[in-house]
Amino acid sequence: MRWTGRNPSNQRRHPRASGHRQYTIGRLRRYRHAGVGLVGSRHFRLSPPDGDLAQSHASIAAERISSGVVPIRSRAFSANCDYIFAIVPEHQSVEPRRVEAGMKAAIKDLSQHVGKEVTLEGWLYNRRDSGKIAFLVVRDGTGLCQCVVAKAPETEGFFDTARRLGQETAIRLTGMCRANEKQIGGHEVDVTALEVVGESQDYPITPKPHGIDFLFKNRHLHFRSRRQWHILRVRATVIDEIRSYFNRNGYTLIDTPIFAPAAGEGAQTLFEVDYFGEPVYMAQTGQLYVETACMAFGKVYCFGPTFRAEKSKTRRHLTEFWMVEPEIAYADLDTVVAVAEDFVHSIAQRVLRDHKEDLEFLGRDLSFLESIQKPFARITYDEAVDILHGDKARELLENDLTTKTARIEELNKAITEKEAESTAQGVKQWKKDKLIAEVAEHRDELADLEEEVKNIPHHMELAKNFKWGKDLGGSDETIISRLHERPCFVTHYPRDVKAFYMKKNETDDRLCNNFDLLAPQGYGEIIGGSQREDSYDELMAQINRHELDPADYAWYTDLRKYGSVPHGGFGLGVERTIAWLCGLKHIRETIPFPRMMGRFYP
RNA sequence: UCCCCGAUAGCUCAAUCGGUAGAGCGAGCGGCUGUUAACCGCUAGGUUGUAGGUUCGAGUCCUACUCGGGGAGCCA
Repeated sequence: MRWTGRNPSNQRRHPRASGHRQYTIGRLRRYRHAGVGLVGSRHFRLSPPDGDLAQSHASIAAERISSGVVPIRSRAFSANCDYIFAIVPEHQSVEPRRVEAGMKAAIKDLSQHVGKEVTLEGWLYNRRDSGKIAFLVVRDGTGLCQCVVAKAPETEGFFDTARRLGQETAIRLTGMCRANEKQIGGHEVDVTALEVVGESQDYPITPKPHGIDFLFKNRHLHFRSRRQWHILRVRATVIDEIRSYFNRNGYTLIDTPIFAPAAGEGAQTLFEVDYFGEPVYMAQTGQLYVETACMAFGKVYCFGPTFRAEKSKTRRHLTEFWMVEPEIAYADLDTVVAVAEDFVHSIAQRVLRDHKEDLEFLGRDLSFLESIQKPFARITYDEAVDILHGDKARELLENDLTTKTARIEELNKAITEKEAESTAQGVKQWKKDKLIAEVAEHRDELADLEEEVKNIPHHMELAKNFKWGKDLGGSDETIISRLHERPCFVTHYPRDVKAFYMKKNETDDRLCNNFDLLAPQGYGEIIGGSQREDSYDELMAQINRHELDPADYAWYTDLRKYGSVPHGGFGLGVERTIAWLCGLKHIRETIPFPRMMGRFYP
């Protein structure tokens, strides 16, 4: 049986008859016809097929290849430049040492295993190899660890496999754990046994830059990446703190329906669903329902996804997002504001306590988060209007214009210089890559800045011409929040721009007892809340004024007939809160599978 | 609903005035025993979003559409 190499020169490098070694056939889907395969790292073609044995081997190879059984373990021997190639059934092949000796360890716990043998189960995050040493960066869901496979007698069974593993291959490995400050996670494992649990080829998300469209089309894989992993860990903690805050403070969880018969506040932004021939709506809020429950349990909260059909394509919007809504009986506006303040403070403290490393990875300034202390700022709507009309708002925007324009010039200069440098002769490739990456970053920043600078005059106009009685717009909120170091409550908005259920102010009936909480640094509104109208007559008047059908709200107005009490609550947007705490530019990174206008895959 | 920007190799992007579509990464092959988005050499990879138009000639100009990004309004 005679096998010839694809390239004659390769033949000479093939092992001699004196020794034999194990090879793995890989990349088989590209070689689905008989007699062609990849042995070790070389292509081989049967030429010509001679003898029954060869035929049989070739057909076994073809069958294995076409049935996609990978990897096929095989042995090759050489004799006088003829290659005798034998397919060894997989169960008879020389297996690497079984991975079972070491103690199973999570990467985050490796500090407890220094000097001991451990077994890691995870996925290959990245690989670098030299001729006789391979570095496998392994990800196990708890952290990253570089594992070293050196070419040595004890690694002979899997060294070649190790240095060819595709990104995200599922692997189980055993080795000695060492402390190594230089490495990611502070540890390193010298591999003595390695097992491929699940193959991975052509993983789409490489360790190079990708566009957001591509990444979110691959969202199901995307959150294996470090940045997303860090963010979603913070999300899990934020959600845990939300639940435990209310649970430890005497609130009862009440789940509210997602199919709702009528609008909470207005029908224009709801998703309509065909419910056995009747139109129902995806819940925009659970508030009206938790109001009923707070009359039964005193302090309650609901927590779940909520849906808005707003046709907004901005970095602050999702069509499906999570909101927590506490509701408290025997509470006025001040009480509710105090709860919101304590609640947000406790979320921030918890994240700061448990996620320093995640926040540092995300580049979040910890001192900023440490400064989120009580009391938060409190202003009224009237004061907000004065701020918008005042010198401070104007100066803020003028300063923005100056500093941002300066930064744009700086970036343009840097881009020109770096482009020139990267195309100059004699520049090393890695240096070029670095420069090109920096230029791309500058361009992103530049595009953002140009958009912002373009909008500044418009925002100045909006602020200057802001009329009492309007709701605060996005840019107005940004101005107010940026003029405060801490989160800022804005209370007592004009009733006419707010929802029908908000409590009329006792001393000025143009106002209602409501509040928004604006996160600093321009992150905008993360909470909206209010004291609720508890007077039956007043509520009915509001329902009529908003041209709502009283029949739809009969169950809700009943509350004001049977033992009505002052009460109130608020809704906190989970994703906006996470974006703020993590310092993210876009809300879509804060949820595992974002739903946005025009995007619902995967 | 309105305004601005974009769509070129699997990915990120080039392509001068309208004149033969390129690079890096990824993939495949070879080399390299301490790499850190490793590196070095070679190979393959294209209906330039779709449809039409102008032109001797269109990635480039024009029209419409589709999809994506950002913003306004609206909102958490």
